Amino acid sequence: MFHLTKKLEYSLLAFSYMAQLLPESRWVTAKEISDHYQIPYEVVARCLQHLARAGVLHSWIGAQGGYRLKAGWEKKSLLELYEILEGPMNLVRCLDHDGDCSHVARCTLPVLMRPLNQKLKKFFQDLVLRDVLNLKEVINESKVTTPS
Amino acid sequence: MFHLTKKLEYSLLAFSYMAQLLPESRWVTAKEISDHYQIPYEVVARCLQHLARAGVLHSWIGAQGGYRLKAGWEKKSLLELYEILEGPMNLVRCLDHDGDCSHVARCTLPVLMRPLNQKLKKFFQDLVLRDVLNLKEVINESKVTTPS
DNA sequence: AAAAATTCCGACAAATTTTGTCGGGATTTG
DNA sequence: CAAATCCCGACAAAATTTGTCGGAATTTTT
Ligand code: FES
Ligand code: FES
Repeated sequence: MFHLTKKLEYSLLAFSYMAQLLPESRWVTAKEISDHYQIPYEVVARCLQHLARAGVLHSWIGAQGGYRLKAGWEKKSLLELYEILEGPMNLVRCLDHDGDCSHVARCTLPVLMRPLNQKLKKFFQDLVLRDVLNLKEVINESKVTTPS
Repeated sequence: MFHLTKKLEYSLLAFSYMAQLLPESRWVTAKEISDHYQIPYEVVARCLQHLARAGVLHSWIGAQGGYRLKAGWEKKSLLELYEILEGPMNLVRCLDHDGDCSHVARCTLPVLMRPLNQKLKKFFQDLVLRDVLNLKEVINESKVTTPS
């Protein structure tokens, strides 16, 4: 129940990797990350795609393309990453949009869990990448240009 | 990744149920709880057994036997319940005793996650049943006696 | 003493979720 | 045009969670 999913693990590694070579400010491919950490290409690739679509990364299609961190990335919280990669964070499904919780009989959990769920989300909202990745200061990434 | 497991859900319901009829101070059977919430008997029964073994509940074998809350139960934290039912709470497996994490290649997650994991545990340690179940005050359960 | 009610326990089966793979399409570079 | 790369969804495999079963032990009731 509390293990990070691979999506989150791989994404964090990707952020860590890109943050380390930040001054370089170049486009990093999914392949490069997958090779470096020996993790499955397709999986990490999809994570990066989602993160790009959600606006946390820049992406550039084509040869010499890849991904790079987008300004403000270091202030993104684990809650945001989680919801990008996994959907809404909820302790019980009935708090979800589609409350498909089965044992509705006399279940008091939704009402009991709502405040708790709020606290949990707050907890992860306060954990931002800068702190999680333990970065001293974030070098300002240069303006995004075309690869060549 | 953040959905409560059924074990936790059923256990919380069981606590909730037993707390509600606290002044009665009688032995509650697994069957009674399973019937009341329409949840699978064997599953909730096993949870109660674990909780009893861990010292959160009293149990009494035999006809008219069952379970009852043990003094101090309301101060038990979600962390304690989690670890009784599911084992150690860890964001990544390598923080576990048997660090069987596969992608050890250059994975920086264990070192990054250790402080975070501590915070998470603290978070759940501070959530005790009294608060989670939203109890005003806990009626002192009477001394445990034999069923008859 | 036998029967009934109940906790206790582990092995297994089924269901669900997570993780990984594949086949292709679109865009850019050279 | 070919190569590199992002993009996307459908599917397969693996892992985990959830539920079921068959019993054994203990106590109460008849
Ligand atoms: S947890 Fe959703 S109805 Fe019980
Ligand atoms: S998370 Fe354990 S080695 Fe990467």
